Amino acid sequence: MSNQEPEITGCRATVGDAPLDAEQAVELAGVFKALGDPVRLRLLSMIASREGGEVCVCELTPAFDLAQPTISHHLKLLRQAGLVDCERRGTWVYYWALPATLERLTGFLRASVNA
Amino acid sequence: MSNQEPEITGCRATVGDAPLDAEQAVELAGVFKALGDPVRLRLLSMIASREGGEVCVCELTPAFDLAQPTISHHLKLLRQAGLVDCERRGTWVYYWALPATLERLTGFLRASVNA
DNA sequence: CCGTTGTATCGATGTACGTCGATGCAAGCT
DNA sequence: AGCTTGCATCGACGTACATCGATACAACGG
Repeated sequence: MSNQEPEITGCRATVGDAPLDAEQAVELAGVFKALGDPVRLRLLSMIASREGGEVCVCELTPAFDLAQPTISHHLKLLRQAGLVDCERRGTWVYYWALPATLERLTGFLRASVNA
Repeated sequence: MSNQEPEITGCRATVGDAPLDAEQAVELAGVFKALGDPVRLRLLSMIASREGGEVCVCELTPAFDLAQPTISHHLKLLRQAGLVDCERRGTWVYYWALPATLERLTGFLRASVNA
C-alpha cells in the first residue's frame, strides 16, 4: 500500500521552453506510459471524477470485462507512477488520485501549446 | 509524409468531470503511449521548444546515442499519434509540433487537478 | 475457528515494442 | 550517369507488457 517508486524530482519541465534533459525525460515518460493504456486511463478517470475523491476497488473491478488480477495489476502501475494512492479500511481498499503528478504532466504539456 | 492515423473525434474528455468511455480511452491512451518513451518525449520537446517551430531531422538524430533508424522510428510514432507532422524540403526533412493534440491531453488532465 | 469474500501476488503465455544492421529511395553534386 | 548524403522502411532479435488462472493474504461472519 501507499506510494512506491517515483518521488519525482520536483521541477517544472515543459515541452515548449527548453528541451528536456535525459533524466527528466525518463521520469516523465514513466508517468505518460502509465497513462498509455485504455484500462488505466479509464481507471484513473473513474477515480479522479468521483465526488469525495475515493473509490472502492470493489466498484472498479466489475466495470471492466477483465479478470480481477488484471485490474489489480493496472492499479498497481498507477500507484507506482504516483498517479493514485490507496488505503485499506476494513474489508475494502479505497483509491484516490494524486493531483501533484497530474499537474506535472500538464505543466510539461502546456508550454508547447504556445510554442 | 503528413499525418497518418488518428483524426481524434473532437471532444473534450477530462479526468475529473466524468469517467471516460471505452472508445475515448483508446484514442487518448494511444497519444499518451506515444509520450511514454524518454526518447520520444525528448524529441517532442526538442521540436516544440524550437523557435520558428521547425527542426531538421539532421539536428535531431545526432542528439541521441541511438542509430538513425531508431530515431526515424520514434518520429514515425509521434507522427502517427498526431503529435507532430513533417515535410521534406530539398535534401532535408523538417518536423513541427501539432498543438491541437497536446491541447486535448491537457484538457483531459486539467480537470482532475481540481477534482 | 472455519468458511467466505475482497484484494494482491505469482507464474505462465502471447503479443507489442525498442533497437539495430541492411537496404531502399530521394535529392544534390561533380 | 555515377557518387554521396539524408532519411525512411524492412526484417530480426531481445525485452517488456497485458492478460489470465491459481494461489496467498486480510478481514469479517457464522
